[in-house]
Amino acid sequence: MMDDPFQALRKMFERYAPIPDAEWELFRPALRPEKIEKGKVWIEIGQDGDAIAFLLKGLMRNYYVMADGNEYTRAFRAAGQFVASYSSALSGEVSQCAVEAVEDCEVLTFSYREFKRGFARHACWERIARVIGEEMYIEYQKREYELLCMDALTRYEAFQSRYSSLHDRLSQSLIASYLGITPVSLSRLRGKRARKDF
Amino acid sequence: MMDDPFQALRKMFERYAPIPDAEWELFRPALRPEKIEKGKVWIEIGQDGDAIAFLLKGLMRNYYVMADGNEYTRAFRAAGQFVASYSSALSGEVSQCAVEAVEDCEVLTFSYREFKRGFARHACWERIARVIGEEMYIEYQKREYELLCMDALTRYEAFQSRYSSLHDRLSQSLIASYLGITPVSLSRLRGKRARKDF
DNA sequence: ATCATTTCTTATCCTAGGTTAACGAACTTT
DNA sequence: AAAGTTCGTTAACCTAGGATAAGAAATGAT
Repeated sequence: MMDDPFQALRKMFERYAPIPDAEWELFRPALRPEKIEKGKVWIEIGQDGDAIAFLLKGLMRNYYVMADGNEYTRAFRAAGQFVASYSSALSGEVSQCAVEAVEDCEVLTFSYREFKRGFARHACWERIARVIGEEMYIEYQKREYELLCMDALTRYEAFQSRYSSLHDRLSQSLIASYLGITPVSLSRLRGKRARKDF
Repeated sequence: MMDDPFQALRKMFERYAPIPDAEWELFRPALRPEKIEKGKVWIEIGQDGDAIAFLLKGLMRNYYVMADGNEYTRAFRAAGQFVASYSSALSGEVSQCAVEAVEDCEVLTFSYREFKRGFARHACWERIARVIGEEMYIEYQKREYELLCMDALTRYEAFQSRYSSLHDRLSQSLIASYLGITPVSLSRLRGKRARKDF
């Protein structure tokens, strides 16, 4: 039962506040298990971004697509984390960023509109939403710091420590798109550092 | 009474959830009016960042200081907004960023630790904290987008539309520190654009 | 008004990173 | 095994923006 996906999500939520069984039973039907295959764009730019996914397996990313086709990755998400166009879910506006599966994924999805209904019923839901929001804020503030204050090489090193377990699951062009540089440039950085290291 | 500072703050909070009078009376003693003079560092790097200020008058900024003395501004805040080292207040860790007064300021300060006590008493407080957190998240996500995807000139234009009213109250080196470039470089951008606009 | 201080501009030179292209290594597909 | 793919590397060249320094403009102090 430890690997019942519904239980995994409940456990995740309950890191922030206990959920009474009655409340859980009310929320549970809102959950939909889904498989998302590698390469599939789960949330498209300009579409509704109300859906939130809890990742059970696989790897996903949030990214922007520029007019010239260039992509910039906001974040990677692995099993045990939430995936969403969070700003879009919060604001109700269409999504500015896309979300796609980097590997074959299994997720549990639900609607944030649906989730918010709980706020009026029981305090646990608002508590959970608040703390998750705060954690996301802290995460993106670190990211903002990196982008504002660090050069590409330092950002790469920060990436390696933050996402150390993901490093080998990602292609260099994906890593480059996260760092805000080109794959060519990342390759150069790697070469430069390898030469320095000995 | 419209310009009673306490009322101004209450009104601000009540944009998110109504606060019963009894709750307000419990919270009010936590508020401390303060004057912060221009140039004064209100929150220092490495110090406790639990304090939150509601700006009644003046202008403040959040910023990072690099080892070489270089500064990068995260955000500017004007009257009617909250000022804090928000991540630090949320996490309880010491502040990574400094906060200073860009102009002479009048504020109403309170402790986030104190504020959080309300969560256990009445749902309005958690609602307020959640929505303010969400708004901050959305703001910083826009900022992250700008830093990740835009070049300096485009960021400058974005700055001008976002902070149009503040543009003339800020020195160029402060604006440059917000854009993540040097004052010299900003001057060059301005010159270049002026020549284009003729 | 004068001198001093800070702030902005402009010029020169330099470095990080973008662009393009050519090449090699590791896969698929047949 | 051969011929495409896709990816990472390397090199040549280019551009945005950093560093430094020297003027010009604005602001303040006496």
